[in-house]
Amino acid sequence: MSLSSDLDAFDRAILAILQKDNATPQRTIGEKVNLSAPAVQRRIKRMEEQGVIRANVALVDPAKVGHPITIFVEVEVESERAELIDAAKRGFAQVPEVQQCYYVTGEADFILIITVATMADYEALTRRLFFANNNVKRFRTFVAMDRVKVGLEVPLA
Amino acid sequence: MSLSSDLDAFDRAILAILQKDNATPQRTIGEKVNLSAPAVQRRIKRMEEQGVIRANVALVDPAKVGHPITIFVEVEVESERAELIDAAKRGFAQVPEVQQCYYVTGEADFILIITVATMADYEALTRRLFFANNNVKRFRTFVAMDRVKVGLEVPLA
DNA sequence: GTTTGAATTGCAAGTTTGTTTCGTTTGGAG
DNA sequence: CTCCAAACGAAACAAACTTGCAATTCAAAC
Repeated sequence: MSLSSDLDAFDRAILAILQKDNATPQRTIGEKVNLSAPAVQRRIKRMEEQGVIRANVALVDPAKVGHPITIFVEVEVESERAELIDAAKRGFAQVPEVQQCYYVTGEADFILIITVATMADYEALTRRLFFANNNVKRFRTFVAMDRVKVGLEVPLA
Repeated sequence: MSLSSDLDAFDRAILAILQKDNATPQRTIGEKVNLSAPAVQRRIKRMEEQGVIRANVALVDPAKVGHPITIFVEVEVESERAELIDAAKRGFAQVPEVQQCYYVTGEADFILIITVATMADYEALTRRLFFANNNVKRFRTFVAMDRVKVGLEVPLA
């Protein structure tokens, strides 16, 4: 499971910084958390090995690269047989336009976040992903008018 | 608007790499896209200034830092007066547990993605954010059973 | 109270990476 | 054809990362 990742106050302080800007020099991090640069570096390495840090990435503004439209989709399936659910998960995850995909409880089964260039592209996607899929009973679309807050930061109180 | 960000094939190739791993050395990027390290560096810097690259961050596994629960909330408001909508946006964005917040069209007005340690924490949050807010008419909760695909990567075909 | 051992630290040396300089190339516009 | 601006690459340089090692801490066992 969470497999021996007991983080102390130093680790959390380091993570808090890296979640906002992972280009911060280790020396600077060290000054802020009262640790030497090597100590910081060893902790970062350990957290990467443990999977606490999943990845180091650049966040790109979708609008600036020709994907101005963000869409939410609630998907309801016909059958919840494990095999079919797994197939659906794999199918959704494969699609690059599907930025996020969650399997959820409640009145829907999946929630997708999709990024596209045009509504025509979205319409084409719905054909491929939903209409052509026998196990999709229904889906509801929400178009984002404002990306009020977007990130994957986890609070570290 | 998108303000003079015409990206060529080099820029896109660089972005594709940085979106997956921004710790990739510039020399390595240069080899992959057939450019020298300084050229890569200049392009990255320019894209950061243009806002194409919004941030450089570490992605943290929520479960490993004590936030194993991810929740979606569809929020419907009473009034869509601009002033009240703006207030709601600011209110939601301020909360650390609200990882993402979108203002959307359709049967809901806001969609939130929330990360918490326990359902009790979520319940406490609902009190603060929804029940204590006169402008919230109704909200629907979806608990994530599986984070099938999580990221903010934008396809760059 | 002392000893032991494991874990973590800081310092300093060594290596890799990022950055700047500068001369050259390229692609139009006059 | 020439000129100019923009972008490039090679090399020198600066900064950051990484590693080895001795010193420190702390808890458990003696």
